[in-house]
This record gives sequence, C-alpha cells and structure tokens, in this order.
Amino acid sequence: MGYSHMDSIISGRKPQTTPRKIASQARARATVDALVEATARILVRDGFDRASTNRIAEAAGVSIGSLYQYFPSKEALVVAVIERHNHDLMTIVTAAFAKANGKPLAAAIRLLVVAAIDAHRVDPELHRVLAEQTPRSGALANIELFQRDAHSIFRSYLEENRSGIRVRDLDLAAFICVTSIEALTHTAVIHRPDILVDERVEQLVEETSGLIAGYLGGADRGPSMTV
Amino acid sequence: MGYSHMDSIISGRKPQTTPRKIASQARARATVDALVEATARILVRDGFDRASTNRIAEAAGVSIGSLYQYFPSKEALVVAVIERHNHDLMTIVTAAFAKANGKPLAAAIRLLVVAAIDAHRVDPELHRVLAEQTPRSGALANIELFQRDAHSIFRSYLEENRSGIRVRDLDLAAFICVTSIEALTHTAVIHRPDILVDERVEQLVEETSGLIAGYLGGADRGPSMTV
Amino acid sequence: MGYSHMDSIISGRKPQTTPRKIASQARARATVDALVEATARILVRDGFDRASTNRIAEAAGVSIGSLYQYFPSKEALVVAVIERHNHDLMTIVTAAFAKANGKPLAAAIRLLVVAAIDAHRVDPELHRVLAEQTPRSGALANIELFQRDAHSIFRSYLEENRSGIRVRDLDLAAFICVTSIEALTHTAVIHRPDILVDERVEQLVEETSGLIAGYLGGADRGPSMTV
Amino acid sequence: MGYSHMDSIISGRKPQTTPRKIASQARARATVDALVEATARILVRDGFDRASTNRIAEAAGVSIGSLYQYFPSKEALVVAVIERHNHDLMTIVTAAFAKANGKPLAAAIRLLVVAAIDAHRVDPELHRVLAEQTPRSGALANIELFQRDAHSIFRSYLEENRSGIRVRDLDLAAFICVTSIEALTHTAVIHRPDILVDERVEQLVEETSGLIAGYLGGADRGPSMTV
DNA sequence: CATGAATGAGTATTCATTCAT
DNA sequence: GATGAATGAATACTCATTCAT
Repeated sequence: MGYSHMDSIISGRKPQTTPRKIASQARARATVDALVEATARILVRDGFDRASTNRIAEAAGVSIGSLYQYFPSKEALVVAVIERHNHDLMTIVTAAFAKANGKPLAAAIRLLVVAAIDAHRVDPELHRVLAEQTPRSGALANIELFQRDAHSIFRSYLEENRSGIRVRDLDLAAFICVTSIEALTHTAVIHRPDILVDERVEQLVEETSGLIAGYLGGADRGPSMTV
Repeated sequence: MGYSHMDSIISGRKPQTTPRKIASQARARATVDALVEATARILVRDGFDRASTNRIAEAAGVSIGSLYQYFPSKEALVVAVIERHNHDLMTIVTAAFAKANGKPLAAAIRLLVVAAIDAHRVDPELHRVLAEQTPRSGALANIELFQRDAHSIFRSYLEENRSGIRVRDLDLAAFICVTSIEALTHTAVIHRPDILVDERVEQLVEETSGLIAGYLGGADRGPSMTV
Repeated sequence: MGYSHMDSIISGRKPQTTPRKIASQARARATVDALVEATARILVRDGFDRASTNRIAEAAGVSIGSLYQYFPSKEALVVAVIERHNHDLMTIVTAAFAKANGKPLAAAIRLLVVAAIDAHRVDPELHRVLAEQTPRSGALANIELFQRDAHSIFRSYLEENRSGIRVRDLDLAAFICVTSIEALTHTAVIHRPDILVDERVEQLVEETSGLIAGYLGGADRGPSMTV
Repeated sequence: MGYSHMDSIISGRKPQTTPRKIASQARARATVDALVEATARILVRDGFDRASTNRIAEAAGVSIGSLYQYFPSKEALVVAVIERHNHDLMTIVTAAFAKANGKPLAAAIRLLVVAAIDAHRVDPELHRVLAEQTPRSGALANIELFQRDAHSIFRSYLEENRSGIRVRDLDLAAFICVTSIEALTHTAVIHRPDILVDERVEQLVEETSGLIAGYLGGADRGPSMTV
C-alpha cells in the first residue's frame, strides 16, 4: 500500500538490507516522488503539450539524466501521475463502499454519489488535464482503468445486495450506474461549477441518487422494462 | 444545406481559428472541403499528435501553402472538423426531437436514446479521436458545444412536456438526462463494443430509457426524493 | 520630370496616341503609383521584413497578379520607393543649391544645411525604414545613390566658388562636406529628436554650418593643419 | 579579459535576446564561442537574410539543438556578434583616448581620427553587414550603442580639456564631432576604398582632423558663430 | 549514480512567385 | 490585361532522448 503503484517503476532493484542501500533507496523514492509530483504540477500549470521532460526535471530539482534513470519515457511519467491519481480516487471510493455495505439501497447509493463528488474534488485541475488534454492511447488509456476498477467493485456490491435490486443483468446495471454517476459528478465538477455551490450540491446528490436508486430498485417498473 | 456547416466557418468568429479567405471560387471550395476531410481522415489514422499540417495537406492532395491560405492554423482545421462533426450529430438529434414531440414520455425518451446511439455511430473512430485525443482548450473547447446545444434542446422539450414530469428543476433535470444519455451511449460505443451487439443493443436502449423515464416520470418516488 | 524614375519601370510600352491606349496608360500609371505608395506605407507600418508582396498588393487595391505585371520582384518595388524618395530629397537639395549660388560661402553653406534637415524631414519614418531596415545589396544599394548625386552637385558648387575656398582637393572636400552634413542631419532626425526642438534646431544649424564653413574657408588653421 | 564581451551576454538584460544558459563547462563555452564566430562568418559570407540558424549551427559544427540551448533566437546570436564587435571597436577607441589625454588638441584629435579608421578596419566586411544589412530594431539597435558609448567618452574628454575649446555646448559638440568622425571613416572604409590607399589615407586623416580641430578650437570664428 | 551538453528529426508557418482561368 | 488559387522551398524553433564525463 502507500505507493504500491510505484513498485513497478522502481522494480529491477532487489530489496537489500545493507544500510547504505536502504539510504539510497530512500533517496531514490524521494526522487521518484519529486518527479511524479513535479509532473502533476507542470501538467496543471502548463498543460500536457507544454509539459516537457526538461521542464519537469527542472521543476523536480533533478537533472534530466536522473529523470530518465527512473522513468524510461515521458509517457511513463504521466502514467505514474495517472496511477497515483487513480489510487487517490480509489481510496475514497473503496472507503465509501465499505461504509455503504449493509446499509439500505437508497442510503448506500447516496454515500457512493457523495464519494464520487468528493473524489472528483481531490485535485480537480489535475483531473481536468488528465481527462481533457492527455491523449489516451497505449499506456495512457489507464485513466479508464479507474472506471474498470469502479465497475467491478460496484458489480460486487450489486451481487451482495441482489435482494433489493430489480435489475437482472448485473453487469449491464453496473455499467449504467457507474457510467452515469461518473459522468454526472465529473461534468458537474469540470463544467458546471454553478451546480456545486453549497445548496445546489445537495440537490445534485439527491437527484443523482434518485436516478440510480430509482433505476436499481424502482418500485414498479413492471416485469421487464415496462417504461 | 450541402455545406451549411461551412456557415459557421465562414462567419468570422474567433480570432485565430477563423478561416482566412472565403472560398468563393469552386476550385477553392473544393480545396477547403478536401482539407477538412483529409484532416478528419488523418486524425483517425494517425491520431491528433501525429496529425501534422504537412501530412494533412499531402493527404488532401494540396500544397501546404494552400492549406494556410484557408486555415490560419492547425487548430482552425481541427475546429472545422469538430464543427462539421457536431453538425452531423445535431442533425440526427434534432430530427429525433422532432419525431418525439407529442409522443408519450416513455416512447419519446426511447427515441432520443436510439438517436443518441445512432449519432455516436456516425463516425465512431473520429468521435473517439475528437473526444479522447484532442486537447480541449481555446477554440477546441467546441466539442462541448454539442453538449450545450443538446442540453438546451432537451430543456425546451421538458418545458413543453411538463405535465408528465415529476421533476421540478428543469435545468438540473436536463443536465442529468443529457449527461447520462451522452455518457452511456458514448462509453458504450467507444469502450464497450460488446454491449452493442445486436441483441444487447436493445437491452442497452431499454435500460437507458428506463433509467431516464424512471427518473423523469417515476411513479412514486415520494414527495421529495424519498429514496 | 515628375515620375521620371518610373519610365524605366513601365518601359516596354511604346508611346501610342490612340485614346484607348492613353486611357489605359493612365490607368497603368495609376496602378503603378498606387503600388509604390502602398509599398511605402506598408514599409513604414509593418517594417521591411513583414512587408510581403501580397500585403502590398492588397493595400494598393490591386491583385497580386497585377503587381507582378508591373514589378518583376519585391526588390523592384522597394527600389521604386527608394527612387521616389531620393527624387523628393533631390528636389529640395537642388533647389537649395540654386538659391545658394552666388551667395557668400557662409550663407550658402547655411542654406544647404537647412535644406539637408528639411530633406530628412520629408518622410522621416520612411527614411528611417529605408536606412535602417532595408538591406542594402544589389539593386537596393540605390539609397547610396542619393549620396553620390549630392556629392557631384556639391563638387560642382565648389568648383564654381573656388575663390573663397582654401581646400585644394575638391573631391575630398566634397566627400568631407557631404558626408558630414548628411550624417549630422540624418542622425539628428533619426536618433536625436531632442536636438530638433525649435530653439535647438537653430543651434544645430549654426554648429553644422560653422563646422563646414570653417573647414572650407577657415582663415588661419595654422601650420600643423595646413593641408 | 579573454571573454569579457561575454559579460554583457551572460548578464540577463533583454527578454528575448538573453542567452538561455550560462556556459559553465568548458565544452559549453567552446560551443558558445563557435556559434558566435560562425554567426559572424555566415553573416559576412551569406548576408543577414540568408543567415539561417540551421546554417549557422552547421558552420559552427554544432547541432541546431545546441544552438538553441544557448541562444533563444536568431536575434540573440546577432546581438552577441554585435556586442563582440562593439567591444573590439571600443578597445581601440578607448586606448586612443588614453593616449590622447594630455596631448595638445590638434594632436589628440589626430590620434582619435586614426583610431576611428583603425577601428573600422578591424573587420570591415562584418562591419558593413552589421551596418547595412542588419535591420536595426529592438535588441539589434545595439549597433548604435557603440555610438552612444563613443559619445559619452568624447564628452568626458571635452570636459577635461575645456580650456582649448571654443564651443560652449559640450553635448552638442560631442554629437557633432563623434557623428562626423564616425561617418567619415565609416563611409571611407565602406564606400570609398580609393580614399584609403596609402598616400590618400594620410590626406583623409589630415582633412578630418582639420575639420574637427578647426571646429573645436577654431581661432577666430568670432564670439558666437559669426559664420 | 548523477549530470547536463549534445542531438536532430520534426513542427507550424510564411511568402515570393507562377499560371490557368 | 486582370485575377487569385496554388505552390513549395525555406525558416525559426522544440523536445524527447542519449551518453561522455
């Protein structure tokens, strides 16, 4: 845990116990952290296109040579940022699921919606850049990884709470719910700051929760989709 | 008609993305069309980052000089593609709204959801590139314009059909509906081709329509969001 | 006279007397004038580097094709501007020489110095661009032509007024006088606007005239300077 | 000494013409020197307009990337050449002033005139390109800096030798003298090679010195400019 | 291990000039 | 003659990446 997403990056180094190695490991980790942090900061400040590796190295107080010692490419740097950001989001979301478990459907959904909004508020500027300016291809598709993770967690939740749920195709249901919640909270945070003003946030939460809860447990939508 | 998407191009709106010359002669108009089409093709084939103006000119069978005779920047070219694409989508969506008018809520929603899927299927590869790889900033933010347009049309629809609708804040309702429908159809088309296989498409339409119809006209969600 | 420098440009057309030809000749002349004037204007407004032939044609209200009908190259346009400007300067300078003839040396010199300042004030912005931004090479060296012309006129003057003059090598003397007067008035107009304020102009004229008159007719420059 | 002309380069003075990096390592310094030297050489060989950054880099035996590592623009390169050239000229001129101090006026002036000619002969081809082909604007105006420097040094000289001088307005006098000497030597070197042939050089020195000495100390030009 | 000097393919864009209509 | 669409060589400049020290 902690920086588990980093393991794969520094991988190649075998765990040694000699003090000196530990010391240098700590130093390496600090360098890596500084680079990831600098990348995030530059990404927000300058945008993806103007975020050059040289600029990132400079902002991290590290030489360009060292940057390439730890990250094989610019893409790897951005992937690390994405992974860290996803990790942060997942922390919030999984906590919400834990808290939701056992609660009645409506209350549970509500918790998840609030968590979704909270998650999007963690570092909205970074989130926006990652979502809007970072070309998604190859390894960079990872932003979608969050969605996949969220999807499978949500599906598990549905399975465990099958009783209160009317929908049969749990996979499709998870898709519908996760996609909607994500889109609504994302769009609100990124494009509709007016909706997030104190009083209105509550309204957004109510409506979104209503949308999902109505869909999942909708009292009388009849046998099969009697819309 | 015909090149009506060009209207917005010809009308001088934004400083750096406004075409330089109005293509009055037939030859010039052909050149402009070839450039926009080539841009779309290259965007799909090579991705946004590798779509250089030289490559686009070459693909259009036009000299780089001619490209800059009509488009002051690479961005202007992409804006033209976006506008053309948005125009194509809006054609489908507005037609659906026209057809939906007067119909009962459930049927109307269904029409709109089907239209949303159809719209996303117009040129999915281009849509994906525009959505995922094209940095949204400055004039390029126009991709969101489609959402705004869709939002206001939907809001009008809600006003005219207030009777069957339970929700009070029409603006928020429009936001919820448009955002959800867009996200669900978009994500399905872009990331879940498995969902779009013949039999399952029908299911997606049902579920999505149910989500929205349940939200808007939901029989008994109680006085105020008694979820 | 008038636009005699233009003859060489329109050359190739034989003088015809048929009204229609006269009419079209007049039109051609108007076009040529418009182009030369537009070039001067653009040169001042945008500087030499940003003065493109297309911009010049546009400013002249003439198509780029027509521009090349009358001027074989961008350089030819600038040469025409230089020639016109030189012509304007020479008009002032020759008038001054005419007026100076017969006057005593001191008074004559004074007239010439005043004329030099007046000449530099004809179109100082254009003069500056021509002097500072226009690369002098090939046909563009013509700016120096003015100096040559001035030199030979001045030499003639010295010959006709040999009596009051102490200097023997008239050629060298002409060089010294013309170069000094030109440099002093030019530099003052271009770089020292503070010197040209009303009261100080008079002082500049006095000092410059004194410099030249002292040199040419200097009573007793003593042994060491006895050239 | 050695690279003292670099001082002004290293000190960050103007926004766009200031070098990017301080060349600390020996290799880097060699690169910077090679670039400045190559720029001068290319300027002379090809002229300002045809001196492209790629050509300069090639001539310096350095990659275009390295060029931009040290100089943020083509202009910066030319500014460096100008500064180096000015430095070279000032070395000669200040030495002459040092030698002139204490000497009687006529002899002192003579030394300065000779120094002016020498200075113009340092690298006449470069001097010509800098003076004639290099557009003077923005940071490139620095060529005039030399004149300013020369002006203030000369003014100081006049102050210290007030006794032998008839002129009252020292500022104006310095302007007259510096401008004349500069113009005469410059024009002779650049446009009148015939004047600089052995025997005639002496004559040019005499006449120029006479012009200036007569002006400054002219025996009897009466109380105030009785010309 | 760290440094930072060096690289060079690649990019967007301009502009003098030509020539079919 | 006039037009203006088309050309394409040329330019300044960036940036991910390598490698000698």
